[in-house]
Amino acid sequence: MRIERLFNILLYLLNHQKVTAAQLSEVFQVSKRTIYRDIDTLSSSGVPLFTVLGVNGGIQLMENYRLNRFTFSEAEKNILIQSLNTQHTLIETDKATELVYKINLLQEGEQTSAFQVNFTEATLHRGSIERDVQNKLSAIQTAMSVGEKIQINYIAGDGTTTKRIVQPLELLLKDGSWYLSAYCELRKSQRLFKLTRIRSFEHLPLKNDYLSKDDLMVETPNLTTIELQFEKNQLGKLYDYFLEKEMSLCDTCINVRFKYDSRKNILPFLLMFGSNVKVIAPIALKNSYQDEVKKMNES
DNA sequence: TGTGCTAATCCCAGGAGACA
DNA sequence: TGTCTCCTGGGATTAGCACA
Repeated sequence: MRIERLFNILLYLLNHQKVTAAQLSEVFQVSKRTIYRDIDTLSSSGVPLFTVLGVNGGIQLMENYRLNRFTFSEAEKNILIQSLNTQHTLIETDKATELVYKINLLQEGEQTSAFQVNFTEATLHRGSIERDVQNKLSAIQTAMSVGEKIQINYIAGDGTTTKRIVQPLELLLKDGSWYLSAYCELRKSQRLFKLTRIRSFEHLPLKNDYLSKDDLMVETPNLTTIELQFEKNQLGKLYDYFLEKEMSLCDTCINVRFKYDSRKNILPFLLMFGSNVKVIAPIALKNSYQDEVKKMNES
């Protein structure tokens, strides 16, 4: 009870320039004598309090203590609000909404900074699918916050369904889709799971076998040099994916040379360009790309 | 300089909870 | 059940400051 009052007196002092002992005794429903004892306790605990005698006197905190420890500058508040708004736009959470509300209350005077970064259709999903994804995001965040594992039914790209127990590590918004980076007990390694392909999941009871990030093996990418040739009219689109130094322009085409993790399937990316791309190297990729195109023609 | 206001301090006492 | 500790409150007094 007393500890709680001490803390509340400190908060009260932080929110008021100067208060009298009588005022504090009225607010906290204790005698002035008790308030003086509390002030003495706070002071001996290192809180820089000082009192002013006489008319207009009272108890107040050192200004530096107020500014350095317990307040944010307007610029810092704006950064916090922008960050929270960003998270709230991408992943709807009640907590983020509540925090934005509270920090807005802290802003002095009229708010001048409108939210300057907007996420309109951040993913490629249809609205109804996006709502389903938001529910999964929220459930996974809950699991991560309490250190729970989850059991998922996952449909791989080739259509095979597997039941897996995973330890969620991180949520990623990548190429217009949400992914869960998690340690998979079935594969005994870290894997990426696309949220739209997680068809069902359930929380598992807490155990003591939760691995820290440091305990997990980070897989090193197996980089291969890939050479592609694009039609010149694809230049604008190419800036979405490649660095200027990776592209070289000739009279009729654009050559692109870049490093890519060979364990990842690049064919869907290449097919996005239709007939406007040719695979130059490596030969294995060139052959698989041609096989894929042949299959599409046959179907 | 006197008055009023407020902080600060001292002394005493009572209530509640822990403990032997 | 008695003792101890902690917390609290009340009253009296002192001291500093502002103001008429």
